[in-house]
Amino acid sequence: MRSESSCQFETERGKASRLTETAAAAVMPVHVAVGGASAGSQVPAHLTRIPISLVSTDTDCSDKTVQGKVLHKGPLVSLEDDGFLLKIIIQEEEGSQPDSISVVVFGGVAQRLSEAVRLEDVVVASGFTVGKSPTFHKDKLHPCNLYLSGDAACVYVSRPPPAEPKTQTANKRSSSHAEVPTAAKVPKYSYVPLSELKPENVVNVYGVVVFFKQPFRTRGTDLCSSLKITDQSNKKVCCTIFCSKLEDHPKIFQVGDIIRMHRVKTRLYNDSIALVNTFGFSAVTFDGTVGGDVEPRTSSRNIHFDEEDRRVVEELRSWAAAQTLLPPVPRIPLSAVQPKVYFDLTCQLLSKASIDSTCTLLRVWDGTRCPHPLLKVAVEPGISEGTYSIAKERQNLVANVLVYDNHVELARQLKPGSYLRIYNLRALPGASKLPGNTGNQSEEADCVVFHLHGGTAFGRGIRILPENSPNVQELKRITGSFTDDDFDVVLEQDDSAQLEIWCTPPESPDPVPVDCGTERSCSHGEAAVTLAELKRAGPRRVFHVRAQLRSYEPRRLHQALKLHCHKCQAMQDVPDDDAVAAVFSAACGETGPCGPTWALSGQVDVPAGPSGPCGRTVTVYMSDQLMAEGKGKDLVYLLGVTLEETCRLASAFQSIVPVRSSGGRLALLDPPAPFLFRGTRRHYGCGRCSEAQVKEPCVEGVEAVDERIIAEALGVQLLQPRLLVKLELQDATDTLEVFLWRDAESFFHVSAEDVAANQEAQDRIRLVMDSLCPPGGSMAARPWLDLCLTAYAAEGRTCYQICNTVTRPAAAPSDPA
DNA sequence: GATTAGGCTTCG
Repeated sequence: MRSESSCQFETERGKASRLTETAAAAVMPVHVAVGGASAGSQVPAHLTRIPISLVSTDTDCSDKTVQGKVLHKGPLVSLEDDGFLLKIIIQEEEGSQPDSISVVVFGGVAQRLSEAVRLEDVVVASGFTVGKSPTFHKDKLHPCNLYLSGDAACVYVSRPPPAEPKTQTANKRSSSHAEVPTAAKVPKYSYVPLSELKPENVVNVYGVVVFFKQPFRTRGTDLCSSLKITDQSNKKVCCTIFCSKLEDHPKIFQVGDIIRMHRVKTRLYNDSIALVNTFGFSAVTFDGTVGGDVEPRTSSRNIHFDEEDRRVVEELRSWAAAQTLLPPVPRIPLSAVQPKVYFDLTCQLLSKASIDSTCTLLRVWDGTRCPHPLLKVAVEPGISEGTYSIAKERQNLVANVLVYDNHVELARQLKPGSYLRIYNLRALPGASKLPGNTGNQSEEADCVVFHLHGGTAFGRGIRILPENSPNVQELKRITGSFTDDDFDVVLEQDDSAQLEIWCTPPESPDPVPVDCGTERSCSHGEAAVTLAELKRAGPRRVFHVRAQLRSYEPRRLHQALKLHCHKCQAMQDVPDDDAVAAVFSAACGETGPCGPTWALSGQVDVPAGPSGPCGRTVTVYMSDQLMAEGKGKDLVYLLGVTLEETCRLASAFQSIVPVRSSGGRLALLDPPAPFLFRGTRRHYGCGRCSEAQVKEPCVEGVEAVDERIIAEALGVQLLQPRLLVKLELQDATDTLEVFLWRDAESFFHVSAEDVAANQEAQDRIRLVMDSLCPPGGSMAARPWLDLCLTAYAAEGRTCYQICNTVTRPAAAPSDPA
């Protein structure tokens, strides 16, 4: 059965690996035939097939097979014992309910099947066992699962030949499937009238679209299509489709389109039946025009569509045409636009430009002339994609569409030249609200500009129309009547020579003087580049940019303070008080007898605090040498103190090293406790690089006993406080993530040590950030920043940090010094 | 086998 000729892999990769595949097939019980050979033809003759509907835990599985088309393929899961698991769902094409079942495959078969099988393949499984489906109560798929593991497990895979492009008529379908015995019988899909839907069923339905939203991004992982359909039963049903891929969503262009959906689940929501897609979901749509071609719109390569379907579509078309259920289609040309109306515009995209992160400008036309002057939105040539020149008297053919918020993501992907339908576009009169348009108000007062507001209400959105759609054909006919003299479209290139209608964008740095929040202090001769240019530039060390601050992290600015080890370059957060207090508490119990020979011990009273115990006495050690010099209080070692007590005693001594007793000797507290307290400042050691031991510091000839001398004496690698802020920059062309690190202190005019010790210094950082990025303020309110960026490689990618840049007095609070 | 949204205009 496993002949060379049955393994006809058609892809290049397949050809290259044919030998390996064939060799693998000899040991792995997964058999693949591509290009029309049926799975059944490979199966040994002694095996008999049973329908999926008859599979139960009582089934005698020996010498039995189950066959079905792959509706779903899960990920290959690695199991703890080095094995693999793969779950697929197969559907029997001509079966009665329940006709689908989950097949769970283990081991090497799972691994190989995962490589070999694709959606829509037909598989035959043998050597399985039957178990209860743990998810049947939820998915209603089948009460049982099939399990394949061990030597007996075997899967035969066959792949239908690639679908013919474009129309797949019933005739073509049956001929291409003729070799596959199981598919030669016409698959029967039954469609439930919308009035007969009952909750919690998986069904197939037909309907006329009466409302729809183009797929929009959800908060979850998918895009969501929302639609409402109706049929001759006059029942209206809401449908929600979740798919991660845009192409899997129904291709709905307008109200009145006909939709067919397979495998949608009925649910009760707000006392009405609603539909949601479920495993194996597919949708096909048709234009709703009576008498028009019945051309299925789908990205699925393999659909069932026959004369019966054609009849259903035509019946729905005629029925809908006789109803008044469809709202008047608000699709009007530019020539019919009135200010303030919402409408759908079918147009061609000529060029586009990103205005800021929440707004993209689309320049479009539909070949008709708007009766109102069309507002010219200012854009500099460098940021526009696709440009054109146009005779002055024809300028009223080009409409400026400002696309906001959630629609920007899709607008970014649009290519000039493509045909679009923009849904729920609004014509807005006047231009006074547009940023940067400082022109003659009276001249602009009569102007019209188009807004696609944020959100998806009323189906607001954009759809790319296929070239063969009737609306696009019509559009091409109109726009094609213009000669090059009238309208010279130059796509996908930038031509700054054709500048007469372009001017400066509101957020473009160059000609508009705006207050700048920072200045560079470097002597590089670099010219400023846009963020897009920076990203395109090859490896370079230094860039100068002009940008605004879009956002930053951490928002809680005290978290910008880090502890950095010079030796191992490790960086850590400043430990929080709870963690530190816990180490102190644990050390309080370790106060056994110990007496370093170089120190005198004594007792000290802890001053009363707001909450702590009053009048407690703790042991203190002082260096002989320091005492001899009259500097005994400059450095003390405190045994068995809490964090709170240490803080209270910090005003009595210059330096405090908290200690514990360990095996008759003094020892430092473990990280994350600071090893040293000096006034309000705490000093920490690197856990990795320190070899701490409690010793007497050598202070001969030393003027002041500071943290460095103490750290050195104790074998502690001192952690330095540093500031680290991540900023997201933005200009008209792009955004860029940069760090403030090396030069953060000069940028903020503050030292990290001060930030660690006092509130005033922390407030200064807050003030600077608030001036660069005012809370609640719009981008327009934010100052432009002149920045010097240096590029460096980290973790295999290029990172950027702000260097040689300081905030200007306008942005920074005045320096009291 | 989770979650998403659950129509219902607008900051610009």
